[in-house]
Amino acid sequence: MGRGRVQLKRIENKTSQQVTFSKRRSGLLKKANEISVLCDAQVALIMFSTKGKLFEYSSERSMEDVLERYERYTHTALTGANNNESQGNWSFEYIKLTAKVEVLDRNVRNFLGNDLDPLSLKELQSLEQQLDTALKRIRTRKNQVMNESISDLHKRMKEKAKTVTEGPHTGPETLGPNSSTLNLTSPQLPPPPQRLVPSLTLCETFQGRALVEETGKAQTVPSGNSLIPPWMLHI
Amino acid sequence: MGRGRVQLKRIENKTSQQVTFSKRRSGLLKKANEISVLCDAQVALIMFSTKGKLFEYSSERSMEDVLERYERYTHTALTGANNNESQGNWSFEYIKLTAKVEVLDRNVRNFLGNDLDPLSLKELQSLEQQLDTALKRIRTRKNQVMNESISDLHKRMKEKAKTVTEGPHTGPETLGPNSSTLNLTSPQLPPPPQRLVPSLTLCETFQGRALVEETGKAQTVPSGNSLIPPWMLHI
DNA sequence: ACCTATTCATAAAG
DNA sequence: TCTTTATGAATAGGT
Repeated sequence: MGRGRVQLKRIENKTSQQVTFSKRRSGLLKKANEISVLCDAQVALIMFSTKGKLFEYSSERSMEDVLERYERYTHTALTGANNNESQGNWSFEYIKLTAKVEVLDRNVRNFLGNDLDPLSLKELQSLEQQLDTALKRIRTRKNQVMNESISDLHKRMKEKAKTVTEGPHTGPETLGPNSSTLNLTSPQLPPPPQRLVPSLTLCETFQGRALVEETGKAQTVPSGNSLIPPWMLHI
Repeated sequence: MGRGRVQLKRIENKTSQQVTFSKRRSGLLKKANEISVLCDAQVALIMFSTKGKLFEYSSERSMEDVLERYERYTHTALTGANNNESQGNWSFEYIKLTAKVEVLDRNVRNFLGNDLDPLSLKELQSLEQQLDTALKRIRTRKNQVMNESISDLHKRMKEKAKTVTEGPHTGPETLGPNSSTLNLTSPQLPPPPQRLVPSLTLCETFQGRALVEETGKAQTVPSGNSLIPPWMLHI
């Protein structure tokens, strides 16, 4: 790429090596994200520079999830076999748990509409039915919460109006639209988060993220909600 | 690249998604190797396709080295229990897994519309949004499966019609009704199951699948194809 | 960081 | 999957 061919050989010049690393790192992170999004793949990418700085990308949830899945994938049978000596009972329990995690993990992914390919028609229909029911419940609950909140605000406003008749009030107007437009069937949110609810997340950090270190300090960049990492701005 | 721009959006067409995955996978692996060699960087790349196939790359030594370094880097002093395989480590890992299962379990329950009370309004909205998206995907996939099935039936019928034109047929299949009632947007099948799976029995609906590796070296997980081992249901 | 000239990657079609 | 081809992307080398 660029002027002249590139040889697949270590760049000896430290400066140009660093420059190349910087450029290609961005490209790699971008492409990792792209394949993850385009092809609905679970991806983990870890890079250490020569200086020992860490750069990482992971799709969906956290890096830990991907790595754990990787461990499960590669070690599953092994782990079960090699640990039978110390605490046989425990290793058995452990394997059980591991298998359960695998199943639960897959379920969650299916609930998020991913990895649907292996499902049969019947399973898809069942899944659809379940989510449909769940969605109704969730909307019911949501409206309940909203109504509670609104009536609570109403109450406060009345009290406020009494005590502060001549003063400008600051608070309660933000929920006005909601109270008048309770949309039970298809509520729309400003920016579709598309990601797991924090409380639902397995780890403290959630979703595809990029960790970038420039000056030696790591900064996590939330890539899904509101901020887009610089390396993914182009597509 | 290629003809026309690409939208950074999940490719819905299963076939082209797979093709794209295959191509980009190669490209990503190649570039991971290139940056590793050119810039003397330590790189680990892990990719799971939607079908659960694993593709990986790791520079120099082994994947384990990179992952271990990663663990060291991130968990620095947090969890010193990560290094050896003594018994103490085991109980720690077990506890971690247990905690994870609990969280996953809770997620599943929420996805089924249960235990919503502790969730905040914001969390409910996020959950709703996620399920809404998931439902769309599921319906898309369902219709895709149905269409494939139907077109397949069409094909068979034509062939059948040819062969049976001059001779008395022995086993006439009745596939007509289905083909004439192509409902793409909201197909409903005979009896909506209506039975809501209690959170944990979900395992029955979604098959825990065996893990499959690309190179043909296949290793199985305790769970069979469509049945969950009985011992797993009691955790 | 920014700017091109080039090489690369790859979407689409067969 | 593999090949071909037209195009947009990535990027090497300079500034």
